[in-house]
Amino acid sequence: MSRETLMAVSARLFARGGFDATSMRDIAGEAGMLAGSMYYHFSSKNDLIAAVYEEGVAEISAAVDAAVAAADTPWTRLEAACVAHLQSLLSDTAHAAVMTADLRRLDARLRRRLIAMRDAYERRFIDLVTALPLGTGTDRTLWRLQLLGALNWTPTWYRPGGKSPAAIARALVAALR
Amino acid sequence: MSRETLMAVSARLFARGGFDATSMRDIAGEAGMLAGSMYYHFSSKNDLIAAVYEEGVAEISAAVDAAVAAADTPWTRLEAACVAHLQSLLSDTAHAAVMTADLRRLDARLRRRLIAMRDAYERRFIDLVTALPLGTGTDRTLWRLQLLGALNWTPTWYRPGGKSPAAIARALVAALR
DNA sequence: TGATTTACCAAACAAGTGTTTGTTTGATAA
DNA sequence: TTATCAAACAAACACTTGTTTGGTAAATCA
Repeated sequence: MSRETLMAVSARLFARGGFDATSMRDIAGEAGMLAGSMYYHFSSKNDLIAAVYEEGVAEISAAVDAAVAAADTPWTRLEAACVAHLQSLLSDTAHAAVMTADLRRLDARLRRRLIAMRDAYERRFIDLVTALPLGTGTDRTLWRLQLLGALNWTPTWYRPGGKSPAAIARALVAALR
Repeated sequence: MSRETLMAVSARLFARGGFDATSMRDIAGEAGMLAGSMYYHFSSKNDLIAAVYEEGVAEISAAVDAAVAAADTPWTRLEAACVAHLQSLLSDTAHAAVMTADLRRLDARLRRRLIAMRDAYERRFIDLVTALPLGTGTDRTLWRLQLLGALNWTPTWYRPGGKSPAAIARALVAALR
């Protein structure tokens, strides 16, 4: 069982139940080993969390950057970013699904580290929103928080079978246009 | 220490850290008693959670109903509802703040019960959105989920000092108009 | 007055947590 | 064959969790 496989299992369980509620024994059981054996690959649970989260941020960043690069107007760039963002969040094979997990219970050092990663990622959206031709009275910070909030909330109600993640993301952007 | 005071303390701690991360000892300590003593007032932690959540739903329902009754056009009614909704969610004295807590880790029976309460509350927004004159192509279900998602996500970034919860709610509605 | 109820404490319980330790296994290379 | 290494197991560690039990002062009621 490789380190990468362990991280993939962890990402799925973390995304489903949060960090605190997912025990090392849960992960190990799913991966076919005992809890203690994981400490050969990761020096602590916090270490595992950080590794998974970092991989998630890297994944979603790459997906969004590629999508943005392929579009050529401010609105289509934002739309492409949102589609890539939501597809990553709702995929259950992607590590990025952990990014909607609750960070409050993590110890302060780790939490700050993860928040810094997330902020660095979300900075992309500041730029994308800045480039939009919005009404002069618009609070662009709030507008961006509204868009990301609606996107990040979708994992709580999304169920496969209806509109695709891409269609949802496009509709959310369109409604704010 | 009354049952009501205990519920108020619980609501604050549940809203800050979630149900799982808030222990009976945390609550008891804040209330000035020992963990075991709480079992005089509540037969189990799940019982306490259900009581707090129910009170929260009742509170926010009353606040929204009163706000809606005082407005007289579809858009102002929706706006009033969102203002009341967000004020309840962001108040740290209201029990309603627990409504954004994560329900996934609760046992199935309790989770279903809380979800049923929340659904009954949110049904108000189905009616409010139905009454709006939206473009014919608009998916009203998704439109409502977008609005509620943006509202329910605010507790993750809101900090007192900037725009008021009421102003935020009005801006979120305005951006979707 | 005496009996009962209210509201709590003190201490324990079993189960589950992350983590550490010593040991074993199978493969690989000298 | 010998030596080394990666990767795991088995069992314990100290600690936290929700919960239970038995007791006890103060208030209330008969």
